[in-house]
Amino acid sequence: MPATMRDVAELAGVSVKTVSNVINGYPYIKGATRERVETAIAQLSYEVNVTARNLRRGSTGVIGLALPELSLPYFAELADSVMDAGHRAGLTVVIERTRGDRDEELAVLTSTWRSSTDGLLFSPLGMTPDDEPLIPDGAPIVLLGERVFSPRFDHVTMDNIEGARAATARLIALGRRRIAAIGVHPGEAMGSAALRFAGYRAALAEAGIPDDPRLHGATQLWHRPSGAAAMASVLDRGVAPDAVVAFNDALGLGAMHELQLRGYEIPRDVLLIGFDDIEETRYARPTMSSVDPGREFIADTAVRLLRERIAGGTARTPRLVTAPHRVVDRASTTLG
Amino acid sequence: MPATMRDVAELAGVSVKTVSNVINGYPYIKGATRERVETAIAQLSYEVNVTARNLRRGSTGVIGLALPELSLPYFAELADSVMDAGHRAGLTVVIERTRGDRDEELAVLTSTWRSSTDGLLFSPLGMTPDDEPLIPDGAPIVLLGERVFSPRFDHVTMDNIEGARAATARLIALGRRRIAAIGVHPGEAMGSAALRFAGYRAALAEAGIPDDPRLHGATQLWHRPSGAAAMASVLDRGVAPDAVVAFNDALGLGAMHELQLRGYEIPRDVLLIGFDDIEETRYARPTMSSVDPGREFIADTAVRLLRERIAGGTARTPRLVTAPHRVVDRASTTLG
DNA sequence: AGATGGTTCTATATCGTTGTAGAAGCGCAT
DNA sequence: ATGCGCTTCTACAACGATATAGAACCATCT
Repeated sequence: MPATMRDVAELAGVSVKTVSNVINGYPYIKGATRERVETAIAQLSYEVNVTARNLRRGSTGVIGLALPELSLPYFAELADSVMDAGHRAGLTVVIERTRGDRDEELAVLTSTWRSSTDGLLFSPLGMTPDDEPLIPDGAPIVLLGERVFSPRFDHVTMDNIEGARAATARLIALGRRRIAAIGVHPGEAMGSAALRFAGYRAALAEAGIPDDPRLHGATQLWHRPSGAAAMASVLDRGVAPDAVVAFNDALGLGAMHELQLRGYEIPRDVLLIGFDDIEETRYARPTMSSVDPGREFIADTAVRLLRERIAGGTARTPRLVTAPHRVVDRASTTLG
Repeated sequence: MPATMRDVAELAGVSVKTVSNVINGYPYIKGATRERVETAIAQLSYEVNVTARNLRRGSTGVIGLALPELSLPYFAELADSVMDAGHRAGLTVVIERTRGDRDEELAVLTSTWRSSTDGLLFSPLGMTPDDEPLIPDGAPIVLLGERVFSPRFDHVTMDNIEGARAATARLIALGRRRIAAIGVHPGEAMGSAALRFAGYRAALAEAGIPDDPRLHGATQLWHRPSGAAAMASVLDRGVAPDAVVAFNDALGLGAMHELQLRGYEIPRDVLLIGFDDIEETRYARPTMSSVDPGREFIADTAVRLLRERIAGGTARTPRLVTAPHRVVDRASTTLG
């Protein structure tokens, strides 16, 4: 049986509340009393019962982080960052997986477990704007990723259009004009794919380069093998791209692998830049350039917004924060 | 304000305990009463306060899973499996990262957060057998991975020696004799590296093949780039291996990449098999053979042992469970 | 009629903590 | 000596659920 505050209080010869006060840093306590309590705590190796504290305080100190999958490196790394940010704020982060599936996403939103959580960071993938009314009003929620939903919620995102535009512009500045886009989702209007594609086209337009559909590599998923397949189909069309923008790093790594298999040398023959700036880009051969979406910033901001939302209730008007991105140049876009 | 049991009880005209009984499936309740309670619950959209329940019950329904990093695919996938297994058992799994660092591992073991958790699944990496006395006796713990520590704890592991032996034997059976080992940790005695290396040597010995140190690719980490580097250094020694055993899949993928860059064709010129059977092996080109360590089995068993340990206290003698492994043949070890 | 035993329900204490309200002690100005 | 304000501490009631013990009801058996 672990010791309780009552045990500590008895041993120290004070009231239970005084023990509580010592633990919570209440200022009006005599040094001698504090010491007696502290040695009693040490002697019994007492630890506060977090459950009881939570019940009394009416909060749990736990927030949820709902993600598609941990096996996608970007999400695994985002999870790491959010756990760090939460830790710094004294919060425990519980990861919940949705597999990017609409029904599992809705389940996370409405599960009983929500009530043992103070709030939720939610990165939707399968839900569409039509599903937005299904998100309950009660629990504090901060959305991550694309701004798919109505401005009913706090939201942290990056400027996908501008990021893709900058990445593409970088390739153009290095003299390339036949730039392939890997990861296009034909027909999509709101997701990352559509936004990044829009940025790609904007950069081409600015430079007066015609947009050649043969250079568009469509994929369903954004995994490595899809990147290789999309790259292969672009190459098979015979357009001989001299640069590639991949809409995430996994696609980029797949594309790079395919190019190398076919004897292209990167960066000499083909420049390549990805998106997300995952750890692996730094270990690829050659190291791969990428657009850093400000993962730490996103994690910190999301946790901060959620804490404010938890504290402030639903009164406060929802905010949209756009993380600063940065084009990271590595060997795959370095000439000479 | 969310509704409480008292609200439900008042609306249904019964006692609080009857509401509790309905919720917990207590059998002696008249159909009519149960219905009244259930409609009251629906009407108020009542949900039990898990914190209060936990306080009363003295448990939290939460277990921890301490892992080095989520960005290593094997651990991300293991986390997914453990979360599934926990979910099936009605437990919430909270992931805690240690970065494989001894001090962070010790911190996880002694943190205050332990007390708001029913138990811990712990995959140590940085701690050595010398640190074993530092693991506290109180909390229920099940260790995952190598059997580094004294048999004071429940333990779930795989037969690393036998797995590596079988993988190597498979390559030998296909007629190969110059088999490289990638991921060797010189001087290590207890970890996966040492055990898998022992299995590799056992297979060679059985087949009467001399163990050529030039075929040993040493690495510090078990990431993709280390695999490529170790493969490169083996190749640079001029021994021309005709097969490769990589001690995990990331190493294997790195090795494969290096071999392909140098113009070797897999499996024609070099056979290759990895360890862990991560998702990515199925998407590699060629698809990569691997030793499946029974991830699902490990996850299920670990959760089961932990639940039994939580229920049974410290009385029960610790158990060691070895997961059944399986050699998975894919294109990288398929000839013809 | 009374005892027996199973069903159905309730009042109350309890889990371990924190918030509220206020008591007691002290120094200092009146 | 009285009042005031500051410090230090305490008693007690919550938070919202579950466990215990037992009351009340009903049918059946002696």
